[in-house]
Amino acid sequence: MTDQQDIYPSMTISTDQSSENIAPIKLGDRLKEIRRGLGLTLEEASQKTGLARSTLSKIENEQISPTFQAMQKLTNGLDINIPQLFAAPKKVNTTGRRDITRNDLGKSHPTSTYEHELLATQLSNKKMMPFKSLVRARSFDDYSDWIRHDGEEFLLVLKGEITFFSEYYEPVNLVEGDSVYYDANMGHMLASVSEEDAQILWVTAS
Amino acid sequence: MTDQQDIYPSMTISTDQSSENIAPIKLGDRLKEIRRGLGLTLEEASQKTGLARSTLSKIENEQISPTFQAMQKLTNGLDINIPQLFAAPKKVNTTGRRDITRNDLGKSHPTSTYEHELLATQLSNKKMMPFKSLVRARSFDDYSDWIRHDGEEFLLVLKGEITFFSEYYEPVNLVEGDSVYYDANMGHMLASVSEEDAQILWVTAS
DNA sequence: AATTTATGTTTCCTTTTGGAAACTTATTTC
DNA sequence: GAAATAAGTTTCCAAAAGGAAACATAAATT
Repeated sequence: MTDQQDIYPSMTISTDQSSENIAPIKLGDRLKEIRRGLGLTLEEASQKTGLARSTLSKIENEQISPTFQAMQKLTNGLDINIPQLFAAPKKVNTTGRRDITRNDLGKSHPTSTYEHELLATQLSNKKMMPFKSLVRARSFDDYSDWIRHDGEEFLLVLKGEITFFSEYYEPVNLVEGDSVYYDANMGHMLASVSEEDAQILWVTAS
Repeated sequence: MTDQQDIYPSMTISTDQSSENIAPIKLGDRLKEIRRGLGLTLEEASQKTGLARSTLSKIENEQISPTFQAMQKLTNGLDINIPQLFAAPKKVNTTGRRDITRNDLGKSHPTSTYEHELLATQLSNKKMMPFKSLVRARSFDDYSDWIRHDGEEFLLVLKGEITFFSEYYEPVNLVEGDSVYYDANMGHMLASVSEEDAQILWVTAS
């Protein structure tokens, strides 16, 4: 680790009640809901989608698991988009979630070049993933190739100095307080150019 | 302002070329892409998902149309969400966007309690909104009421000490390096409790 | 280069889906 | 309330999906 030390006892208050991912997505119910919402009978839905009345019935009653093909007919015919179909029933989250991570007490993932510290580990299904990372001095990334992934990334230098490389642009030096926001599917890479380890904060969203 | 000063000429390179396309979802290609991206072989993916190697191969080569059940195994096993699977054909974004904001050169929005500095002002249609804010000493927010809005928020204390108030939880003191992640539709509020101004970084996403 | 090992594809067969029609249950209409 | 009609379910079978193992191809190893 680097410097600043304000270690408190680990503390993590969190309330996660999104009953999420493991949630077996009641596709049938959801579909019925949508069809009904559109005021359609099975027969009408059948005509719009090209799927047999019986098939629709079976899907709604969870008797069969529709193929991707069938689902495309569904979404096209009823003019709904897929995320909508799979979207959780829109719970209104009455009591909000919160997760505090004390300095240096996140979940650590060291590599030869970095020491990533994942913050806010207690909440799942987050829109953002915050990290605090130490970039080892004079390191030049594992340098296999550009890092490239979905989503967008925001990066702020907390301490030290780094060089930020990215496709299509010239490398740029960033010092304490500087920040970058970029599309993460654009190849990117970091290096600590100074003699000391750099510390950065970064947040990804996809 | 507070302290740290490393002012460079303002610099902002950016290229925005988001072209929302409505394309015919090549599920197979998309899946292969994802699997490869995770560095998995068919065998490994098979173990993770519980689907036979042969089945995966056929799906990737568009020889069969997976059932919803199969797709759930896929998304659970590979830890991807469904919209992601169906996400548009992954245009390879040849020129990605990037926006650098030098220390203290963001767009400033002062209020009686805060001094907000919006970072990454050059990109529109961002998933995240990053801010750096100065919280004035002993200020107690404009205190009209809870702040409450859509989305999620991540906050990290850069300097000083603040108290973070939120509905359903006890107030908590945060010092340099501490961070919170919370649902922003849960009422929340900040105060700088120490004698000096505090500086925080926060990022919102909705 | 030949052998071994790993990765991906195809075949063959069982299980499941999807559709037509028969059937049951609700809703109108007379 | 009975008859007629509409809406939804179940049956039956053809067609398609899913899995085990054989097969083919690519990557390592010797």
